[in-house]
Amino acid sequence: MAMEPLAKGYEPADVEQRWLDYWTTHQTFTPDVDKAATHPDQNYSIVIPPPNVTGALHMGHALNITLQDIMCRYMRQQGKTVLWIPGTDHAGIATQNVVERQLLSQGLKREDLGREKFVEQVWSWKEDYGGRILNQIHRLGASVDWTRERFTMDEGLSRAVREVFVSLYEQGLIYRGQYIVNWCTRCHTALADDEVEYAPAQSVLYHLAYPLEDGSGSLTVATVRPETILGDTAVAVHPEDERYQSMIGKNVILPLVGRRLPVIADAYVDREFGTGCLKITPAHDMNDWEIGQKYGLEAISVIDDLGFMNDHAPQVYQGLSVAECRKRIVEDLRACGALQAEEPYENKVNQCYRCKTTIEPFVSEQWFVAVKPLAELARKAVEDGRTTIWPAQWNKTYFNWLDNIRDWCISRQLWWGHRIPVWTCQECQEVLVTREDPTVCTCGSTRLVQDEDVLDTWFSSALWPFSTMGWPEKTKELQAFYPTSILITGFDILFFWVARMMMMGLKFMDNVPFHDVYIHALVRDEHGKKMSKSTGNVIDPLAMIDKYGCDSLRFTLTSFAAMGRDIKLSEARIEGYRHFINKIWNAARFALMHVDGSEPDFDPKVMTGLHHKWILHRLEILKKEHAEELQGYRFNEAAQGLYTFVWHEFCDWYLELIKPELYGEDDQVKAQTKACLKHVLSEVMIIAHPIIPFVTQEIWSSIPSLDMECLALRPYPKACPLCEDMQAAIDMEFLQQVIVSIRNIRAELGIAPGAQLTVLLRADGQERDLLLDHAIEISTLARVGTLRVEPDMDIPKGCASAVIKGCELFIPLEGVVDFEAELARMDKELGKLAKELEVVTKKLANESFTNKAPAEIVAKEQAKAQEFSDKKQNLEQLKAKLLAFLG
RNA sequence: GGGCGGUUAGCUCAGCUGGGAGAGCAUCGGCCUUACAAGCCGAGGGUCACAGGUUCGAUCCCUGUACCGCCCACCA
Repeated sequence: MAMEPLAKGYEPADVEQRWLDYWTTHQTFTPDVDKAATHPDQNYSIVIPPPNVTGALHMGHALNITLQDIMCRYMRQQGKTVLWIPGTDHAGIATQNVVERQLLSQGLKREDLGREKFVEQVWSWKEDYGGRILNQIHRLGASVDWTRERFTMDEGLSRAVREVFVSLYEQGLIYRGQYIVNWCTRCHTALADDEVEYAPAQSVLYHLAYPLEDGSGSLTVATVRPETILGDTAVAVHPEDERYQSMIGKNVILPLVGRRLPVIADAYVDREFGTGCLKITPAHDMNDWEIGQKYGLEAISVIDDLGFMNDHAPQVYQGLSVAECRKRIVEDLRACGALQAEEPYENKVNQCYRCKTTIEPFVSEQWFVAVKPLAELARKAVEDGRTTIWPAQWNKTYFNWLDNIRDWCISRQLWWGHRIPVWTCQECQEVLVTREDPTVCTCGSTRLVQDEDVLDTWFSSALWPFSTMGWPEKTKELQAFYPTSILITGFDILFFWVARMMMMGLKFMDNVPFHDVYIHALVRDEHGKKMSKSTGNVIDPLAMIDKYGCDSLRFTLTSFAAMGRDIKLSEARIEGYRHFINKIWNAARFALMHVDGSEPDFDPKVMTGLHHKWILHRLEILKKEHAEELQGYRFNEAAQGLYTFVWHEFCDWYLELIKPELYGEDDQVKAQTKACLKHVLSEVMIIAHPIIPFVTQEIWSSIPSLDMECLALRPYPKACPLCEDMQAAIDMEFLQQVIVSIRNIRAELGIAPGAQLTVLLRADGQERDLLLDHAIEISTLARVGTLRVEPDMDIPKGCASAVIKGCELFIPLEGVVDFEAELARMDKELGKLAKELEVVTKKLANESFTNKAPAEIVAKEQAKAQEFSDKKQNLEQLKAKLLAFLG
């Protein structure tokens, strides 16, 4: 791209679009897989957590994508061949809902279309709108390989799903069974345990008396769901509960129905709760189901799949909704005297995580994965460190979940998804589970009917790390890039997704799906509340990009991405970091006003100026630390380190220090300065690029005579041992102290900003040389008119003064200022010194400290004590002189 | 009920293996100094929640308490 002078302010919109197009047309982020296959240890790979195809980009995605992009871009700089695969998830229920709503607006239901037409309709919806979220991810600058976009219902991925299902079935790890499942009466499907949410609810706890069959009294049970008594098949008490000993083994009569129910004893019953007496309804309660299994109780379903009372309920209740029935039953129980008490009661009600409809436990035929053996693999891999979870605090949660895992219900009564590859012969009832669709049964019949259900969406996403690379084929991609390097995701899908990928990866690839798992924070609003549409506190990442630029958003998210802590985000923060992006822009603009391509190549050996040595030294440290921080996923520290270097070292000091040279007459000095400036600017652009790719690339392409147009492909700067210079750091700090002291006196004493001061510096030896060498810089940065540096001098009467280690500083004040202010300033300084000296002296007086602490620490404290006490003495003398002068 | 995390400046938070409390924003004072007023220079502000313990030394490690948040769980 053509080099033009940089615009006055950074205008992100145009810049971003230009580079996004560039990366796309050049396929910058498409790796050479053939090359990669030859050296797998030089590769780096990530699979994107596939967003729902119905999704719209939110801040969680923005954070997630930004962090992944930082790692991918950084690893490219480290010379790795990087593959980052993008894609979307077909999101069974969510997508079906969207299309059903669309149909509904035309007055149609999916049943009106029939399955085949409906699924066609969903596909067509996906073609039209399914790319939206990927376009949004694209705008974030994600350096994914767009030539490898995947979708969980792609042909290839569907093949993987089929292979896994059949294989697990053949190994007896997938089975079909009657089971009580979480049933959403609205979505009309079973849900996995973790797809159920709990919401607090104001309920009523009803106490109901069940008379004993022998007339010897009654048992009182407590329930919030009186309509389910119609399905009761037992009453349970605690085996050691004295109150009910005599009743165990007897029968009670179910009110309104008249069924005989056995009184059983089981330790599951909590004696403290309610009456200590529990009605057992195996068909409509998870726990009751287990007790029912244990005691061989009948499970009588009285509620149907739509949430209405079915024909197992007494005639009068049939066809009523659960809510209506509850009302009727309560009335009837009250009428017959069985209702003994009602009390308000706060409990939790189970809801569908998609539509918030109350979940009905429902007995039906479902498909399950026996996950115990898989869970063990998944546990072990983290235990022995084949996969590392960052931060480690999630290990416990992960283990705990795997240890208590129950079989995974994978069938869903939906139309959109991977259809279960199971056929039943209508002739001989043979069940066929095959890799290719069967046309004929072993008995010769062709009357084969496929299972109506589809698989849980998470079944296919569990295969994502290898299905996206072409499994079950043995592809070059798998060879080069599996296991992936890291998975970056939010903790909300640790169970849904991460744990299941671990299981499937270990089972089918015989290797972990990723070496590292980085669990990042949740992005909340500025008050710490979850962002949600209904609360109206959502900050739209795309709106922020439009307003402040993508780099501002990315840098903000990165700055707050401290491990294991939620991010409270507000627009003001993004706006704030835009200032930083603009600062970089302007610094570059300044630099490029002088760097014109005529300067010599940078050579650390010929750099002589202290400020050059210093900034090069700081740059070395930045390079090293920045790399370490990214390797350790300490994104916030990486961002902060960059911020401090660019703003407070490069801009505040270095650029100011080189101005006299740049505006000066010495062409040779000027040339070296430009060379160094260009070098530092270039390396900083590279280092910053993974976090803020756009502004850095734009600046990069304006730097004259660089070796590569595309910054994203430029390697990370090599370490420059020659540039490390501790002495320069120490000397520079000294100079900074001198300058700051002068500025401080100016400000505190209210000296006119325009006034050109006279400053006397008393220093000797090294310090004196240093000061003399940099007289111009000091004068410029502190606005000094006359600067004198001498080993000894008569201290003028009536001056402001400061004591720095190695130097005393005097500013004659005659006619300039009131001396009260100066005295106050000195007192403040003396107070500070006294306090610090006291702390150190006390420490050194403590024998156990001097004896036990490491010698190095003690020496440090001694040096401090010396320094403080010297300074204090010095300053006290100066104060005395000033007082004497004032009379 | 179990588990996890948090409590540091007015606000939002850093502080990685224990050794003189930091940043950004906000506040106050002064500056249009030719890269940047989206800026520059300077200043004020903290019993590091509380109580114990370990240590020469604790914001940091251990125990307990309080409050806040999250996750998991079968109290009808």
